[in-house]
Amino acid sequence: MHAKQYIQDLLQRALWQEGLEWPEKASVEPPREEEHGDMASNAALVLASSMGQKPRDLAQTLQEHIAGDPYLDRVEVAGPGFLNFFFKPEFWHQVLSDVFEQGSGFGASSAGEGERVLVEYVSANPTGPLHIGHGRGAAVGDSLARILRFTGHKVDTEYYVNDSGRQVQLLGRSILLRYKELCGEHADPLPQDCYQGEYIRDLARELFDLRGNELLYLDQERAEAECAEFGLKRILEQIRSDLREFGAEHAIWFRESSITEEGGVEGTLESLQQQGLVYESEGALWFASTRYGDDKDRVLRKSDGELTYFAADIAYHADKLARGYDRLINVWGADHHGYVPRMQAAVQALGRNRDDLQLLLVQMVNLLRDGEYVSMSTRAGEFVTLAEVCREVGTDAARFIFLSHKSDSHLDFDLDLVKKQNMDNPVYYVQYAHARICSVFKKARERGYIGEEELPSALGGLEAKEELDLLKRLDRFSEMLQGAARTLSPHHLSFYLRDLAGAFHSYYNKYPVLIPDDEERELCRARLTLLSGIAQVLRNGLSLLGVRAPETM
RNA sequence: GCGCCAGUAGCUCAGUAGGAUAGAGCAACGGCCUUCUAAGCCGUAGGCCGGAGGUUCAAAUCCUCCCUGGCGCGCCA
Repeated sequence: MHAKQYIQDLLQRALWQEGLEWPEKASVEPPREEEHGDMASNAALVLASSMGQKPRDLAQTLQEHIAGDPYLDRVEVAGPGFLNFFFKPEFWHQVLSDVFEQGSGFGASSAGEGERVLVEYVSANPTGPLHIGHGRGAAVGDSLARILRFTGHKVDTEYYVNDSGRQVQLLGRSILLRYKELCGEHADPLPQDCYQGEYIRDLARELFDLRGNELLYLDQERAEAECAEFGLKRILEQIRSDLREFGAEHAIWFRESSITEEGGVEGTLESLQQQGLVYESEGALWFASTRYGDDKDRVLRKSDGELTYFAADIAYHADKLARGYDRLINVWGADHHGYVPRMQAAVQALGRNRDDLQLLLVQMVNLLRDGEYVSMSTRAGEFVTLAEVCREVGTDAARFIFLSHKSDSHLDFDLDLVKKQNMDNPVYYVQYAHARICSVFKKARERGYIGEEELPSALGGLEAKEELDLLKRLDRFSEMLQGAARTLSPHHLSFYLRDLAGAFHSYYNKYPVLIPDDEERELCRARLTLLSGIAQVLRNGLSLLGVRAPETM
């Protein structure tokens, strides 16, 4: 059992003996200061004020109930009324048994209670290649999905493909114009609302190689449509392969057209209408989103008869909910934050709680090269693609950087920094820790300190402060993941791994593991056991970030 | 004008169920490789947690106001 749970149970029993309930606001946490023990609780502080008692007196009463626990070295009342718990080393040793029993499942939990969650992420318009900003969304969405799965949620991942509407039409028009250039027609500069990127020329060239100039003989609308279809297909293929390369694979690719073409939007509008949430004004159809806290009502159908993007989005989310998910998580670029209230209003209008849709907003990424910001705009065709960045710095490094920042703060992605192989670039630091351990094991087997296939199992002898500290870190792994899942914050995992790697590197430099002296064989095997446990947790953690754990570097 | 996010060491950032003396990396300075990977380790220095009030045993964390930066506020997608 993990330390925190153990103490919580202990305290709860002590409270019952006093006829008290565990207070909502009480906590059990590893304190910052070493002198405050392995775990500390403020339970007495929280309870005393409402009981008219002195916190320290109550703490002392609880302390007396707990005294004599076999795994505890001692319990102290401290400061204004904290209870500080000190474990015996044997308690920490059992963490390693758990690691070996559970292996790649160590750290997993059932905290999510099987909740069905759909994580939608990236969902970039298929009108151009993924750029670096999408990479951040991909890393966050993918890692979050993995963490949620690991913490007992039932997770699907989805990419919403905006394959209809005006932007696709513009894609077709852009390609067609470039295509006509290739056919020798006079080339005006592309209209401003067209996609200007070089990739449009590539698509036009490819189309020309396939079809010759036969598109010239189609009427404009038909030709644009064929260009759009072709471009969409190619770009989507590219997006899929970029994401696969990046280690983020969506289970479901949901096409907007599957809703718009099957009348899904109409159906959803009707159901809103039946609830009296829809009205006509100025020739347009409106959704009364202000009823659910939005700033103003939103148009569903414009006065020209066209449905808005928002209308399709409501239908899309209705579809998601109808598929049986308990909770929807959308990973969005923060520039869409203005869209959040109306979307949550929609979810409420669909008969669900506001929080059944959570929006994880990922702030923008500024790309830095040679100390200068690189400006980016999809439409103007100025951007650095995700694929280029991955080729330049490697997917492991890119993912780790993205996942080392909380998503609601801006991120300066410094290409020169990420290419460095030192602590500027923490991914190597963590990977290096894993490779080092693997290397020690290789040597240990060569020297016969341990059998070729044998997993170490010795647990005694690990009593140095640093050793116990490492064990405590392993003990916290599972709880940390639950926190990351609860707050939708994969970056907590990155920081945990960096700290764990740091503690290991430090230990490694101070204590020899492969001790030649035969009389120290047991200690050597105990330390190998510890290292093996650390390596397992590094592997488990890195795998949740979608980063490799190499055996050599 | 309104709204969202951010403001913590020189730089990049952690710190979200309010906890005890605010952390890490980089950069700076000084040390550690004939022994397990120096992509590493040890040490020194570095702070009015944007500002001002408030809530309480306790605030970087919660509330109010203000300052600065980014983003967003369409019958666009």
